[in-house]
Amino acid sequence: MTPSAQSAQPRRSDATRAAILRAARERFAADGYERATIRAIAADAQIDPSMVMRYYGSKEGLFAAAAEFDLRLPDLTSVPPARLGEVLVRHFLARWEGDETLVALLRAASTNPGAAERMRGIFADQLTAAVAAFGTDRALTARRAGLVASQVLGLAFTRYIVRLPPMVDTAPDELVAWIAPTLQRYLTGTPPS
Amino acid sequence: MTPSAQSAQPRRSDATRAAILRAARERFAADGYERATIRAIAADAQIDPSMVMRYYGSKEGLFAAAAEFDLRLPDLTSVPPARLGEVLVRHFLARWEGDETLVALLRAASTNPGAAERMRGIFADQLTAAVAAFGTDRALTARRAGLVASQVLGLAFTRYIVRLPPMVDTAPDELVAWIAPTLQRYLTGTPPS
DNA sequence: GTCTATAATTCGATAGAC
DNA sequence: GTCTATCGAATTATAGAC
Repeated sequence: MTPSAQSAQPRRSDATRAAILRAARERFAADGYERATIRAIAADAQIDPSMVMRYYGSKEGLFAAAAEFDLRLPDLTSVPPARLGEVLVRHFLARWEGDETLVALLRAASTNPGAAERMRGIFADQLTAAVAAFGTDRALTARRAGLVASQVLGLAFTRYIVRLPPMVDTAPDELVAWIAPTLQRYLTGTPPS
Repeated sequence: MTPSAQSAQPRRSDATRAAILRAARERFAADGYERATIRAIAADAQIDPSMVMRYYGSKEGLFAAAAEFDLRLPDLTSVPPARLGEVLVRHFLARWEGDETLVALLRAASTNPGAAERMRGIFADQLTAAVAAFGTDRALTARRAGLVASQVLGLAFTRYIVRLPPMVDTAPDELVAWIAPTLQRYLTGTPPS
């Protein structure tokens, strides 16, 4: 039995794979899907471009691996009901700032159908599931989640992609103070007639 | 004097130019900047690709001409103060639905720096100017405009780009009812301490 | 004004030596 | 596992005939 004969082959080339993924996320986040080239990603990771193909099969396969993402939403039932909006904005802001994967996904979703599909899945599944914790009307739950997504993605789009000066310059805490009531109403507000 | 010797040369080739711009807007809106090729645009407009270059110089020049846009914001001082949010959402929704130029700009802004710059200009100039009609604090005015942009662009991004099902399926009137209070607060609400 | 032909790049992907 | 060499396709852009 080899020293590393465990279940899922802990190869020593895992470091290379990780370096590729890190470089890929950076490039996809900075340039979008089309402009991010396998050659450039390989150069950033200081490996040969053909290794990227060997490990991930194709550019789409690489993106799929690099864009794996979990929103890590907290259990909303354990949050004081009046602070739902605040907790959610703060969580999303921290998630956007701390992991460029979401920016890569956001930028790629604009032009790449597969990335858009992945984005739909993340928000339809993870966010809708979190919102479904309170409220039984499925259509209404989906609508609430969609509205929350519209504000959260708009925040990300204006702050990280288009970089509108007022949205870039404003401190996170002040953004939270402005936007929290919006999410609070989308989550718990009375639906319009 | 030729029959059409007026001020700004009303050439008969203007029809061709218009057809090119229309096809360009469609392609840029559907595919984004990189995937929209001059060849495909020319094919849509049923002309030779070289004519596009002759008329607009380069792909960037074509995009710059096709992405010319005016939000046509109404004078907000003549709107009942309590209905500001509603008027604004409704106006934006109609503007998005009726003119694919904004979708083209939105999609291209994700990957093309020039398009992002144009987007910044449109929202920083036109929207900020409209918001400046009430309120004298310039920093606060810019922030209000940025927040409005974040929600409006998020609405467009989720509805027209990512196409989140709940945002696509919901009728415009209901979207207005949900989102109007958000814009109302961003425009007229008391700033957080 | 319109079109053909092609230059000059660049990219994703493959084949195969070592 | 890693790298060299290269294919084949697609792109923007240009030159020049008609």
